[in-house]
Amino acid sequence: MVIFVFMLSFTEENYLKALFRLTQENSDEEAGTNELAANLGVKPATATDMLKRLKEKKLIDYEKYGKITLTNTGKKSALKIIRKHRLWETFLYEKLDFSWDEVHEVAEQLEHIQSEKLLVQLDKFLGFPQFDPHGDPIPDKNGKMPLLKAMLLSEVIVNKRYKLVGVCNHSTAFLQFLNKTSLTINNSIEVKEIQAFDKSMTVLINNKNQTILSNEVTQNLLVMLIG
Amino acid sequence: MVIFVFMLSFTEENYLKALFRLTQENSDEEAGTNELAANLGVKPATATDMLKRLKEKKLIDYEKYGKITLTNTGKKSALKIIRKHRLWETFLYEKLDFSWDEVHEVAEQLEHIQSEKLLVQLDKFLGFPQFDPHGDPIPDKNGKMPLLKAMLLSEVIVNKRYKLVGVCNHSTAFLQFLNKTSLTINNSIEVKEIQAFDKSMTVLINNKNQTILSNEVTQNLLVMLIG
DNA sequence: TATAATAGTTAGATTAATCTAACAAATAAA
DNA sequence: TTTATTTGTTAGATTAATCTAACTATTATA
Ligand SMILES: [Mn+2]
Ligand SMILES: [Mn+2]
Ligand SMILES: [Mn+2]
Ligand SMILES: [Mn+2]
Repeated sequence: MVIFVFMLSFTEENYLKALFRLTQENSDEEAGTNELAANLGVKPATATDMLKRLKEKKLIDYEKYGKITLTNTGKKSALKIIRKHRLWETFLYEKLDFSWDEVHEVAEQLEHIQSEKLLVQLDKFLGFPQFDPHGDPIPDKNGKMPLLKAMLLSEVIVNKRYKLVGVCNHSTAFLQFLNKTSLTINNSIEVKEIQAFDKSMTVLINNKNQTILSNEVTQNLLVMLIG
Repeated sequence: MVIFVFMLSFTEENYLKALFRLTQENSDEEAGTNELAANLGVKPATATDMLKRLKEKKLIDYEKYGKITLTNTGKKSALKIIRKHRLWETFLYEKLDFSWDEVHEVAEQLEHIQSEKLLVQLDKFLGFPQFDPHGDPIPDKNGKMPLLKAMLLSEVIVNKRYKLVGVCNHSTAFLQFLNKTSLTINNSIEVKEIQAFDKSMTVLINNKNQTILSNEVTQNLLVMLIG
């Protein structure tokens, strides 16, 4: 007879994941009920109910009308789900020829599969990847995130070569635009010119395609110097 | 805006799968409420409720107090779930070094992932397999099952070489026993002697290991002549 | 500080999936 | 053909996850 000491529902996992993201973003490590609800596409009343359950399970610290923080257990659980999500995205991208704008939706489902062995073996099968197809860090089995020392394309200087290592915006529209522009991960980018008035950049991609990128775009691209 | 014409819940899918198995076994293509409930580990009352919903969705034909049959739509849905289940089992076995007694539990979860592209690409990645790690046929995209012309080991004659192509019993205990005996798929089996009184067989496995198998065991092994 | 705006909670209802207990229909046995 | 057994349904309750509408607490602003 197997005893499920700590079995989270699909929904609980999604709340934890959202809370992890929000508490990271807010940097004060706190999140509010309304932003949580908005993030998950539910009404605040619904979120309040769930917060009570997550508190009961000691996954969050939270008092009525107060801010929400994750406990250590909560953080660990969230990181595990993120780990699974990003490993699955990597699998779909590397092994099943998905494009980087297609992987997220399916990974949202796959991240909830419960199997320790699956997680371990998938990681091994993929060669212990450190970053997913969007350049996001994959937490290791202990929840530790690898550090990517990259900068925004919008911050770099002219006439050096960089490679694209990540994106800040994960929307399908943005990713598909990048596909069309040959701006996919690991491709090289050389900044030829920067317009002073709108910060748009003339760039050479992979030594082949020259194009102009708006600041809106360059602010969402993470690059590293080549050399 | 995506319109979900026909979205089945996790639970509905499991009922369909169970109904498919039962209606196949019963060969009169019919199933009863109680056996369905027993099969799914729920109470008959629960099954009755679900039957009403499946009928509403035109997945089954069923009248109060009558027998249950799957409609064509119902059969197609069931076959698709079985296809996914067996492809995932094959993936776990072939790519992630799961043993054949470990794959089923995880495939029970993976079979519910919704993604046409995932299904197509997984099939391609695995090389369009026709049989899963237990020797069970994998329905193709149209729901057609490949035919395996095999016989039971209990029915074969002495001094010919066979290979193991499938098992009739999928229990963990049985599969783990076979592992220990080197009786895994595609291994060769030569019948050296058959005891008349209990039909037990002395067999040589892979030209290496000689052992005795009870009729209980040989009745659950599917083999094909090598030659 | 009084008031308006924002943020969060509670109460009450709904839906899917499950249960138990009681009942009804169909089938088998005497 | 009664009666007993098996099979299946109904009614009423429960739990998780959601909603709307109404309420309360906190924070900002005039
Ligand atoms: Mn993602
Ligand atoms: Mn990602
Ligand atoms: Mn299976
Ligand atoms: Mn199988």
